[in-house]
Amino acid sequence: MANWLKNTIKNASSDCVVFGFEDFSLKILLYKRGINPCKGAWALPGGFLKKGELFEEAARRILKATTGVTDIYLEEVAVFDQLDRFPPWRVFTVGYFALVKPGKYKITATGLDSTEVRWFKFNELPELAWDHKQIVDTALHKLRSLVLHKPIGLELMPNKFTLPQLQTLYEVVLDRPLDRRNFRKKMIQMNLLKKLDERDPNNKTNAAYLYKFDKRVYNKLITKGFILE
Amino acid sequence: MANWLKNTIKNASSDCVVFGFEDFSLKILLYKRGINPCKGAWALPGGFLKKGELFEEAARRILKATTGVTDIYLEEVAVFDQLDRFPPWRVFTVGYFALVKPGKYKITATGLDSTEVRWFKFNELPELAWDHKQIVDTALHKLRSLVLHKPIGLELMPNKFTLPQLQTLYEVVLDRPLDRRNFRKKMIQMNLLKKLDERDPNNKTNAAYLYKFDKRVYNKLITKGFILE
DNA sequence: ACAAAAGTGTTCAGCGTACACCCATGC
DNA sequence: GCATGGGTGTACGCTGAACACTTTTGT
Repeated sequence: MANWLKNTIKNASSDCVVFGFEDFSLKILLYKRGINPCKGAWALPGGFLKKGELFEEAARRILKATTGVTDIYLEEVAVFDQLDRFPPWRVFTVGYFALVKPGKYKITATGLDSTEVRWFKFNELPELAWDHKQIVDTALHKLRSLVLHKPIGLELMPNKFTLPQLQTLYEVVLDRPLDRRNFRKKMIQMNLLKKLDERDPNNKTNAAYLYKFDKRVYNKLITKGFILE
Repeated sequence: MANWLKNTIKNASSDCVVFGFEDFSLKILLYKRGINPCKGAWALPGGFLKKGELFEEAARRILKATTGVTDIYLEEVAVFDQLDRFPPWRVFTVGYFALVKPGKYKITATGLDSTEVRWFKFNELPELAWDHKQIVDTALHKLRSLVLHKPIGLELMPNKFTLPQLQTLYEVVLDRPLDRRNFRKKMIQMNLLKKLDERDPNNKTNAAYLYKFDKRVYNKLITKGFILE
């Protein structure tokens, strides 16, 4: 412990709510703690800041260690600083939410004292350590309001995807069904998508067309925003 | 200095961007530092956390000291943690933005080592200490996006106000003119306002009617949000 | 009577919303 | 041939946007 503390700021940490989209559901990355405190409990990937490291840098370091992804979408959620959130002593944490693309990452446990790292459906989470449930809830809330005003699929979908897939993402995040035709119309009229000549090879019956995001438009909408309904 | 540190967390602070609306302009509260570091420079009201104090509590303590207001609208803006932001040593700060109502506050310098506290027009700010300009810019950005989705006048306008006054607030925040008739229509059809039988006693020619906010509707719109244009 | 500010109503276009049918494929 | 999922177009209503004239009062 003494050695561990040497290069560490012991009252400041970053925690990441990592969202991924797989098997038609929205998932969150958790790890099982291998050491005390809270050994055996599931927790968000996170950790103390090193000296000379920014909160966001710490978050990226942790994400690289857990997912292997270096260029990742990251946004600050909020500060969490309840006095008793980390009982051994007082620690402020900055919560981030991150979006990662399936296929682009591979989960490891490098850099975390952990016995296991895996995805959970966002609505079937286990009990979480400390105040991590609260961080997840805040991040989910932010994701839901984000999705209505900015495009988000680029960070979560594979490079080529079908419109029904994208719609499912939106339905899962918003937790309600959307009208197929209106969803298509909206996406297409924003010029957000480029239709490819390929079709979904996975699907059996009537294969859906694949699309890519038009990154130019995508980035413009990220800064400018839009209104989905 | 030794005594000052005893009850203080020396690497964590809160800083407040206090917005007020007066003389038809949006203003920000600054104080002139009375001691080093940065003696003589203008800065945002802020300070180190005391032990056992939350970031938001520190912000409220500082606001009470500077404005005398206890129930104040306060929202987290972001964490600012550049390594060199506070040259003597490393300090993270949580930026807040606050909205206060003219007439409800009185400026003091209690609790700040200051020679002067006063309002500046938001677009005529002096040079600011440290990274406070960046905090102001981020807060302004947040205010501008807030105003499009939530009602904000309640915290900034006097209890009774005219529609042209409210419109001016919106125009100043958004930095562009709005159509008088459409603005009225929008505000009225949201049931946000209660028309009074009084007229603006200050105005000379054709006095405008005074309004109050319907707090029930106001609070509902705060949580539910709306879309201004 | 003229200038300054406040109040009011209408028209148009675009978009969000609801909704039904045909097509392709695998079993 | 039937079930499953994908693709497409239309009609209506609301609301955001543009816009001009009248009323009041102080000078």
